[in-house]
Amino acid sequence: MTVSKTSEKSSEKTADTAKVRKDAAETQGQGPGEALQLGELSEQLGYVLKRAQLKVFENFLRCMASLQLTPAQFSVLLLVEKNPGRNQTEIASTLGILRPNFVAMLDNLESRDLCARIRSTNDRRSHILVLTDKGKAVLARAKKLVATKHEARLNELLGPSNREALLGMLSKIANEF
Amino acid sequence: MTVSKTSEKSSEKTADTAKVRKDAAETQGQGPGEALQLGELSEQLGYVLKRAQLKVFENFLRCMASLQLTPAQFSVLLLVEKNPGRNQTEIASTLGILRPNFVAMLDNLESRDLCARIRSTNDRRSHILVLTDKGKAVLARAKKLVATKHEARLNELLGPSNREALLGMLSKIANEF
DNA sequence: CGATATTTGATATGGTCCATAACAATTATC
DNA sequence: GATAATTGTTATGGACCATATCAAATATCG
Repeated sequence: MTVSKTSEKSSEKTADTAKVRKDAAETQGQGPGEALQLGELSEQLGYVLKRAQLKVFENFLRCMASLQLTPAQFSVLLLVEKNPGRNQTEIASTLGILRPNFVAMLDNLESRDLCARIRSTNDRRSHILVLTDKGKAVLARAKKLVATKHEARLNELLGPSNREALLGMLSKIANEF
Repeated sequence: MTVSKTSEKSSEKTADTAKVRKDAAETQGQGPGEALQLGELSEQLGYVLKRAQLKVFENFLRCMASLQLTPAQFSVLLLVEKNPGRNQTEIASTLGILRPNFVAMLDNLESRDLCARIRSTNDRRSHILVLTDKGKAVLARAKKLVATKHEARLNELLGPSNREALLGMLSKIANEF
């Protein structure tokens, strides 16, 4: 228990808690029995943005259940495929992942034989990242799942032109905010 | 300074890692010295959405630095103000916050005298949530900061009509995805 | 050249957020 | 009145994020 107050007359409280409790006492049970009013919350960009992002990630995970790929893992595979011969620092930083946190992620992908670290001959400190054949195959299947099950849902919900407009505005926010 | 490839013959392939390592060895140093190619990543809704969300939250925190309010705390205050006389479970659940995790959050707000828990007389299990006078004052200032510094930035970046369209699409995703 | 600084991958660690199980007090149900 | 359900709470573990630190390798500079 934290603060359990047996209500009584407010002794000396100046203006704050005492008055509030009185108001609330008079107000108890006023609310409608059901749904709450979101009010200005539904106009707050951050709120709606976060909710939408959660829903999208949730849907992504469902679509990828058979491949067991998270959004972050998918993004790593995509980026490594598009940029072979890069090291961990480069891949991680362009994804906004800190190098220490990238290690376990790669351990996971490498243990599943989806990608491989290769000691660079030029700079023997760095590990070059490459997709394995299995990694390429899995990524190809992942792309199809995303396109047919995930992004398709978006087109169905917003229409292609709106989807494009949405992506454009989000990119603008992500880059210029 | 984009993509300069020193291409050469691709040799033979057997199975997996062995081949991969050989390919990579031949491929080392191919990448341009500079920026990576995002590729299909910039078309992935989840990716762009997450990045935009991070930027928006980051900006929100900067705008609210003087009031020390996080987006989640702001949303709680907004919802409690709009729906006085509700208990913790109701407020938490409409915000997508699990009851256990809501406790510490309220402890924080209550310790700062921004809101108060009041034992309900109808149901002595539940705590009615109310804003204190200080809470109302802080929330009022917070709203002004958000409107003038945060959301204004959006209008400046996208224009009012686009901002409205963006909110609409995000709401649709958040609710119907 | 050699001493020093920098970079790369890695480990350790702490913080925050999110999710589940369990509990006491209270209320609802039968 | 016995049992089930609800409310706030605690404890706990996992996922994600951030910082400090380290050894190995490289770069820099006297």
